Amino acid sequence: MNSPLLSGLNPEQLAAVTLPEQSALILAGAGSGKTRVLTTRIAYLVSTGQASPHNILAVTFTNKAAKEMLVRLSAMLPINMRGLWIGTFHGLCNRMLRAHHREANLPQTFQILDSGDQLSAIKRLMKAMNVDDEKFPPREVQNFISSSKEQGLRATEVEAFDPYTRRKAEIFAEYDKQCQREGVVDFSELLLRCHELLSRNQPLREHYQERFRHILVDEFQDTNPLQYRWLKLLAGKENSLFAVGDDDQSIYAFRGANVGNMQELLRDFHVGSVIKLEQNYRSHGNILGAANALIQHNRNRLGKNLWTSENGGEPLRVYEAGTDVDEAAFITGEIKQLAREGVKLSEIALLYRSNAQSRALEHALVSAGLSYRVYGGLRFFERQEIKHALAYLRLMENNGDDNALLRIINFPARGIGARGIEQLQEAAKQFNGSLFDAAARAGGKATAFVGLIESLRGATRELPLPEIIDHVLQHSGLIAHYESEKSSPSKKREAEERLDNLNELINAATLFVHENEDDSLAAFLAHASLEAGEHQAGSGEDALHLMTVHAAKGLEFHSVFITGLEEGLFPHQNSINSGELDEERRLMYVAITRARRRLYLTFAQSRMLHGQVNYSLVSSFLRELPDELLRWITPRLEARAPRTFSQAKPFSPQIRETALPVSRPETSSPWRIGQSVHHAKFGDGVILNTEGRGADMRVQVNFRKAGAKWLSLEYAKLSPL
DNA sequence: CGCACGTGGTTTTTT
DNA sequence: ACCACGTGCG
Repeated sequence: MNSPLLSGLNPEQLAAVTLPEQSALILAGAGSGKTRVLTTRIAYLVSTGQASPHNILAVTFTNKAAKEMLVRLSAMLPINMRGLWIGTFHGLCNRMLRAHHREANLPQTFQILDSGDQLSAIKRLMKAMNVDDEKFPPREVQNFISSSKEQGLRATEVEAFDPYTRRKAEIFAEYDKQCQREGVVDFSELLLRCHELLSRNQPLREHYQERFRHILVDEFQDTNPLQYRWLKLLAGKENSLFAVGDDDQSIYAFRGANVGNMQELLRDFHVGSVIKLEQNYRSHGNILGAANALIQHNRNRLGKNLWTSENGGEPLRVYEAGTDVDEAAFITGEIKQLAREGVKLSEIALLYRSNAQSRALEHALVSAGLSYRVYGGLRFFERQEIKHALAYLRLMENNGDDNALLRIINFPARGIGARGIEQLQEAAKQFNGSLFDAAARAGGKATAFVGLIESLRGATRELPLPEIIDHVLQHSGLIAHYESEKSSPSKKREAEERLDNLNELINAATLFVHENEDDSLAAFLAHASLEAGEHQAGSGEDALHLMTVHAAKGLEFHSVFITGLEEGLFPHQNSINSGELDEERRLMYVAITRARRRLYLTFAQSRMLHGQVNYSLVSSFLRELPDELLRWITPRLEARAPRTFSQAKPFSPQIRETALPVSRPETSSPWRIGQSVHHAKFGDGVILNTEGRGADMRVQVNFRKAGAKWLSLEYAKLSPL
């Protein structure tokens, strides 16, 4: 076959795209054309007549990825893609559950709880059950419930051998009852419920098995056990599962993803051969060389080595800063230079391990007048005012949604306080009904609130979606509430922003109506729960990208700065403590492979963290990169703050300056905070703290391997580096 | 009922 | 340093 569809594919990509109808695992390295292979495979199946769009199910990790695939597909194929199911696991399960809500024992209007909703539902339940939230932190209970479900376990199936776990299982059971009563499902429930539906209902299962002869899965390394079981169920014995993934980019094990699914797939689906996509089209040889050298320190890899036809390239630039502030200053300087050389700001990314690190960077960028955009952080549909507006809509749609009612029954304030709410809860318990029903019978302010919801529902019954929302915003009192807050000088800005966001909600609804066939309120509410991200205003502007390494997966940039490369930060201390360095290293691997042309690696000797100055050693990951690929940019002496302690020098013991002016007398001793030291038994470390003087002096040292220790200078054999 | 102040807790994140 | 949450007061 010689179609333009297949031209330009390399032999491995071609093999993957044109595989006969059988299950397959495609091991696709970073930048190896993974998305292209997936979309071309679908286009190939359809255009050769092997399958109609109706026979295809494509699963992605994020909504964004699903959207992108759909866009690419419609560019490749002139035919209508209706009938093709593409989406995230959660989106697809939601779709099935809506279609078969009766069989799944759910109300047609069931609502989806996001993590925040879930947490408040758990808190509310625990209060009703009189559970001590000191002994059972709600967050931990939430985790317990979610991760149990993600393993495919119901409350009765959880292994609970100790009283503590047994109690959590009881809460779990009650929580599920509460959700059922209120007609809501949480994220993992979508998957579990859908899995149970398919496994219990044979005709339904066979219907979908006959339909989806081709199942394609992206980011397969990130699937959890329940998702894998769901895929297995749908695939049955006949269908082919085309899984694409990269074990080296598995960075979500911490929330239940199981890389082992890749091995299981090979066994369960009798996959004969794994196709490896190892040619990288993104980065030059030095960047790739560094990535390969790093990841080789990991055990238990499926084995894969990225290569590129473009050898060489410039070396990776390494910068050691005195402080996080210096680090940020260096970065802004380089960005300005890059911009002068014609690199667009939007082609530059600043990556960090944890969100807290963005602050120092942002500060420097603002002073430098560089526009930037922070990804992650608070999402549109998670903003307080949006959640409030949605709660009105949800309650109109489903009176049983106690979560929604509690959020808005007194917002804006209408004189229904904690006391009144308690009474409602008692009444509801009495006759085993919803808070809404209780409020309807209570009389007074509560009943007036019920009247408000009823009248909102009545007035908007025939309206198109954006007008429903507009009406609700106006008549719920939300708009008036924020308008009145504008008169308070301290809240003016905040209120204006919230009003803007509420307006943006109407825009989002308008967009939704244009993009979706099902433009009902119920569909929009599901969309709001399932697609919490993405919706960002002002994306047209040329701006830098700031994000965590996790958020950068799947993206690429001309230039990338990996910042905060310090032991304890990246790799993060928790992963060092728990011995989970491999996942952390994969994270670093993901970070490195985001860069096309230029890569900066920066770290600081001291950093302000949680209001305290921290001193750390350079990240061990930096030491794992081959020397010859790096170019150290030693900071100029005069540019450094007096409290800077070391002269940058790679790898070999660092030379300290003692001649720098110091402000306090005791810091002239070699045992100062921030000083790097060597100990015969514990190895290298940094002084965190000191105590006493002279012969009695004790110092606290943070050792790379052994962690923090107090040592007496009289006995410990410590030498400055 | 609503506001002011105090306390605790801060890896990563999508759905 | 900063934010979210909870308690106690006016």
